[in-house]
Amino acid sequence: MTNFPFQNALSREFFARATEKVARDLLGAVLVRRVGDTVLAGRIVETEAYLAENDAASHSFRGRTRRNEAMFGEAGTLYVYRIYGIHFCANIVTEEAERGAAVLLRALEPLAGIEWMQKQRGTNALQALCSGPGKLAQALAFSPSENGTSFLQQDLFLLPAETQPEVDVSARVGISKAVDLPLRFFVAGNRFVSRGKPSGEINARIKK
DNA sequence: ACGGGGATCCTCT
DNA sequence: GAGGATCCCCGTT
Repeated sequence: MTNFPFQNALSREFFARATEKVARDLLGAVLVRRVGDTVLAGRIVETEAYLAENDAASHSFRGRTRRNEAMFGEAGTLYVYRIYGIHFCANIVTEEAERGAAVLLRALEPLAGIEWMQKQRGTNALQALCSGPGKLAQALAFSPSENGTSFLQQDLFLLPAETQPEVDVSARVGISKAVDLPLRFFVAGNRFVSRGKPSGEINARIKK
């Protein structure tokens, strides 16, 4: 089992940048979470940016409410919300506090704590563990009780990408507004990326 | 492979 | 009272 040293963790400055950049740079980073004695880890392969301005699909678009409160916190804050009455989704807050911007974590390649994730998910199929935001939240047991906590602590942090993967861009999935913004980022050709269908037509590959 | 529908509930209008 | 930043199952190609 690999070691996941907290002293190498991404710091607040990493998250306190333009949301699109954070979303893109998070690809390849390793999410580490400790639940009791169990270490869970996965490599981020898919993200979406939700902006502070001019983004009608963002929860912050109509201002601060009780639900989206955490989205206006410090960079590196965990924002969890319930979706479709059934699932939860986990985000990392970006930019300066009070801005209302975040990156939705959409898919991971499982690296550690796989048996624990399998139990959480009720399936053994590696590809089905974290290949979508609801699945990811269930596999890692993200729930509203963690809403507002931080990705800058020993029980929950990120390790930088060892190499920058080739990145594809598309419209975001499952939205009905701002469908033409190219704000979904994923590792080209990676099999742990979700099967979600982008809500708009835009598609591109980022040049190195 | 792809597509439609059901599950289920909290927040905001 | 409507409508989601979704998932899974079952149907049809």
